[in-house]
Amino acid sequence: MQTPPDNATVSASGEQGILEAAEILFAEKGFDAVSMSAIAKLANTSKPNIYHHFKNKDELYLAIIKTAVQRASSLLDELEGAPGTFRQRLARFSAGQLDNIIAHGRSTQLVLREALSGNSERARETANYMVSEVFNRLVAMVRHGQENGELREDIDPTLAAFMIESANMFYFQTMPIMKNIPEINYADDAGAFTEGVMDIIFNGVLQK
Amino acid sequence: MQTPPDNATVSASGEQGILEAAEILFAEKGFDAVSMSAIAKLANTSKPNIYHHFKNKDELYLAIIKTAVQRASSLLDELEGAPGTFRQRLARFSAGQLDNIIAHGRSTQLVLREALSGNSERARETANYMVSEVFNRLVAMVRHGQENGELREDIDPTLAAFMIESANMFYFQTMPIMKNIPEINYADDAGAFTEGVMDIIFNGVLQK
DNA sequence: ATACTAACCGACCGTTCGGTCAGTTTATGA
DNA sequence: TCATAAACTGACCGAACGGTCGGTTAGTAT
Repeated sequence: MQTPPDNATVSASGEQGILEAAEILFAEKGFDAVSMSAIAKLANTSKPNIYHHFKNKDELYLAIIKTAVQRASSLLDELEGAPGTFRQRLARFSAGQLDNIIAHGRSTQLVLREALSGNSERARETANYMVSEVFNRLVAMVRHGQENGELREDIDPTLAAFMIESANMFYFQTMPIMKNIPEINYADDAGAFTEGVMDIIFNGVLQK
Repeated sequence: MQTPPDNATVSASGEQGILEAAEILFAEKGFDAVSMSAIAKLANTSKPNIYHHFKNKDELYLAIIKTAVQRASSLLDELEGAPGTFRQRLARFSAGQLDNIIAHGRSTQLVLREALSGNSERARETANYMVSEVFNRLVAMVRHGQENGELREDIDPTLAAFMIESANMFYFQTMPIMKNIPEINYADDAGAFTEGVMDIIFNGVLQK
């Protein structure tokens, strides 16, 4: 893998620099396609020094995943406590989560790839935890709206929550593809996307 | 990677056996984590014989992706020509596509991973083509319903199509995770899932 | 200055990687 | 039956892998 380092660079030094470099490379190419030498090079250090800070490649990978999950988790706490009507809160939670995963695109891609990879016991549990946590909070919000009588009684709250999360996650995953489809005009505007999604979720597409 | 072969076995022999084995392993572990020796072992042949049939590892990988995309593409043709009302046809297209990607889970995972990987020029264009094709057909159907006056004029047809495809794709991606969440009772029932999704897409979740 | 430790490195290890070579077996068709 | 080509193989190649070795530097407390 003699691919040129990247457009990205590492600012910090020491252990933090290693973590940064590893996050960049793992997110970009995946676990197996990244060598410890490549990480050392991008971090401006030596391979043995990485092993001074981390037991092995798996542990370095796990450290990055855990950091990403924790950050996402604490940001969800903030979002959930917001005020407003039920509909506003649900829409803002969805929009905030989407902004968050886009802003931290590298770690999101890392966690998502691990959660959805279908194999490797490496860090799947940790990654699954994040996906499930977003999902559970969405379900709770939808269920709450249902109890308040704002939502139809005959819909499955987990299904509505699933549709919101799937829209957000698939939006994030397909952003590079969407930008090549000219008729899509929300590829660069996550706010407009969420607004449209919530409109359809709330009101449906049928003519009244 | 001395992981035991798998529960899967290869039935065919010769070139077809190599393709089968490679598809199994690539889908399970991804390109970089699969060695040519492992493929040879699972295909009950030798490594040089793989190179007799395929120029190199990349070409073998590309051959599998192309086969998968072609099969999916021809199945979409069938689905699109179905009769019925607009709503029936849209629901059946969505359900059929979901059944299809679940039935061919291995190749779907392969194509999806390639399309969403965010790197590697290996086969991304081919994989993107499949994602875009499903999307374009959905957009055309939604737009048709809009022209017939069955759908609201103020919704973006690409957005409705995106939500349907995202629900299907994310359903496929998260099936293993969903089975661990007890409150989800459509994890094993793609038909019920599609029905619920289309209900929400058409009618929304709000109390009338 | 001394002693101790964390941070760091060049050189190297055994193993496996993608890929090749020189040759053998198997099927085909005249 | 015999030539020809396709299918197939064991042994091997240089390169790169994850990881370790012995040793050096830099900071810090006494």
